[in-house]
Amino acid sequence: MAAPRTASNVTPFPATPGGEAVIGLNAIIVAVTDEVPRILTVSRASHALATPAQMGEPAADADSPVALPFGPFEPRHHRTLELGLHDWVAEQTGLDLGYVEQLYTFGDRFRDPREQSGGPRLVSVGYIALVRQAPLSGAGAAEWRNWYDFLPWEDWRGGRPALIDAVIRPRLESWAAGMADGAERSATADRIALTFGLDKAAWDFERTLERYELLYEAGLIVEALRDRHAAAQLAGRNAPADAAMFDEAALAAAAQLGAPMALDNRRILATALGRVRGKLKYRPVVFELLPASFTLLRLQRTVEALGGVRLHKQNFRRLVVSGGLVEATGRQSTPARGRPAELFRFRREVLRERTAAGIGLPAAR
Amino acid sequence: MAAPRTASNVTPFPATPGGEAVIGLNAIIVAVTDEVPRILTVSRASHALATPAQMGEPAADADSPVALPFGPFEPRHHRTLELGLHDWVAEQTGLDLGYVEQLYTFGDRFRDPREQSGGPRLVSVGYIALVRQAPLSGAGAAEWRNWYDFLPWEDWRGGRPALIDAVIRPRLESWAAGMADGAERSATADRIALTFGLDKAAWDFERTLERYELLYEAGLIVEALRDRHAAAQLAGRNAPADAAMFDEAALAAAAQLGAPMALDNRRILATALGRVRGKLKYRPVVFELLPASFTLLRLQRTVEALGGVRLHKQNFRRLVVSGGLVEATGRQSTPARGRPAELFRFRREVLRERTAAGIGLPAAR
DNA sequence: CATAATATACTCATAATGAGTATATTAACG
DNA sequence: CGTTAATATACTCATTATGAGTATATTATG
Repeated sequence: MAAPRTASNVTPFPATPGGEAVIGLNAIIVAVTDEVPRILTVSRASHALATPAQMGEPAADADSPVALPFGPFEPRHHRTLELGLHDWVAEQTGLDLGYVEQLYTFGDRFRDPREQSGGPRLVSVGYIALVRQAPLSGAGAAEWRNWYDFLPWEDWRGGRPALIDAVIRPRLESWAAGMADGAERSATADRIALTFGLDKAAWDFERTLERYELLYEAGLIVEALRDRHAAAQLAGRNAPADAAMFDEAALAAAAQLGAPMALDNRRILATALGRVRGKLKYRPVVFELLPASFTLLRLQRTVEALGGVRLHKQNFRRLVVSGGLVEATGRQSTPARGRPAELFRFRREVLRERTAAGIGLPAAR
Repeated sequence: MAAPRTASNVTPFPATPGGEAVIGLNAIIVAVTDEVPRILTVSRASHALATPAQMGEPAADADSPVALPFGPFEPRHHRTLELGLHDWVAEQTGLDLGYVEQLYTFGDRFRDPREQSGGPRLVSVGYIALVRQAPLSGAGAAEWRNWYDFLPWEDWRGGRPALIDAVIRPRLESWAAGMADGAERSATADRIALTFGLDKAAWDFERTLERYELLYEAGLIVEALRDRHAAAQLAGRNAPADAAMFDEAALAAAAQLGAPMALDNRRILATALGRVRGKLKYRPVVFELLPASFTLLRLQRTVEALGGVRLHKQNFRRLVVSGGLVEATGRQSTPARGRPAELFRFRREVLRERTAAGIGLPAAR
């Protein structure tokens, strides 16, 4: 195991210190088309294709959940993590990523279930990329999916989602009510009200991760049932409790709370949504999603799609025009109906003038 | 290389796919005492101690630069990255970290110079921890250092640092002026003015990383000279240009721009400072640095220390009291001189009421 | 009792924000 | 042709947030 250490022959690093760990990269590739925020997904099958290191895994069956694009990090070929991401995304999807930002590094135990059967810890560095609507090509079987398919409670553009009062609130509250410890019970009730904007509390559009985590902890999410089931199987006990976890009712209810994803990918999506919403406020990142010229309404709809809220049209215009974020091109749109709108373009000089150039999201409710 | 693949004997993960990579953890541990923002540093010697995997490296000499606390990530022992950090920090320093937040993952080629001589890529996940002033214990030879020792241009509490006009501006501008490509030259001049708040531009207290990167690129920082030298040596050319890089004048000038650190640790520090400053605005994180009760002035001085800026006392009081961030305890301070001040405590309920509870920093200049 | 040092209370102008009302311009349709 | 639907654009108004300042209070020290 240990190589002999001499002054001239020093091998300070073991291949994997303190156990096994591998580094991967996840891409959250975002586009907004037809007022729908979309993310790029791959099927588990192409997920495997995308990672030659993992070809050994069983072939994906028809209803295996979708995943975020994933690729290995290859230090020998890639000068930086971001360049590595750029390369295999281009290869797999044909997309040339423009705006890219590191999101978070995920390294929890068992986030890859294969770790339970002796696999290494999978540490994934997630990156958000904002792209203009683009046709897909390349090797992977990638597909654009509505972001809110996976997090349906986050879209308030049509008003407060009925799901919250019909499903989420009662189930979360009965989960909390079932807690033995009184202090924990009331703290959890508080936390529920706070993160889901119940009672007096306001809905904070950026607390996307807290909301997802609460639903996961409460076992209301398909992934939570799946992971518990796997953990129970590992523990070797096939008690009746395990069977109950996969019973019809629980699964049916969980299916109401959005489509499941592979591994912890939905958690990554929740993290990314919060980040994007936060970023909109103080950096002009929306323009990465739009063509060079656009109407103010289209700009607004794009912000709304990501923010999950409707905005006041006149004030939006004031914010963006008087605020110097955009400038008129002199040209007009040719709409299907209604008065044509002026076409605007992003005013890059704003970066030089204002320190926080973005579009704020209000606190709703 | 490739193991035989059968249904029953699948080894989907090579130990290190696509080359060698190891994962480490860096801690940016922050405290504010005597109105000075401090970070915990270790000497290279104890840095080596802190990482058993790297014991083979040469012993640190007297003037080797300080480093951020670093430890290996051990998947076998640690359920999450954060818990891993928590453990070895406690072991090395005796500190029990309370508030911890993931900062960024650093994975650029050659960030560890040993990679140049065949070492693996070192990928470090950085975490920020905010702690109350605390005596040190534990195995490591750790030391609290003034954050601004490493980034002296970031402290504006005594007014605009003279360093900026005396050293930074002229050297950056002559660097830009020397560029061959005209477009690049003017773009760089723009970038300099923007990030350092020259001419019309405002100083943005959060653009700490951009400023550090600009200084590094321009070769005004000790680390930049060091890294270039190493790269030149690797390239095998000992041309006169290399000698010039380590000449007296360049090093002396670079030494004016703050104390150097090991590897890219100063870059990590710059990233962390920007993150902390941004966070102050919308989350009540300052209270992690203070005892349970404090005077408003102490609270203000703590914010100022991290923000690097002086605030208006009366308005600060209004912000924090009327804003419901703190509440009076009824007790009073016993100051050395002057009128005693009321002692306040953090009002936790604010988390329930306001969605963005923090203390804003103004844009200066 | 004056002074230094600090704390606290108000005032005032301006900017930013949220929520409207009013009007303009186009295509479609009877 | 005139009305309607649909959209774009221009203003108004109240409220709140912010930046900068003046005024006053309370303590210890000499």
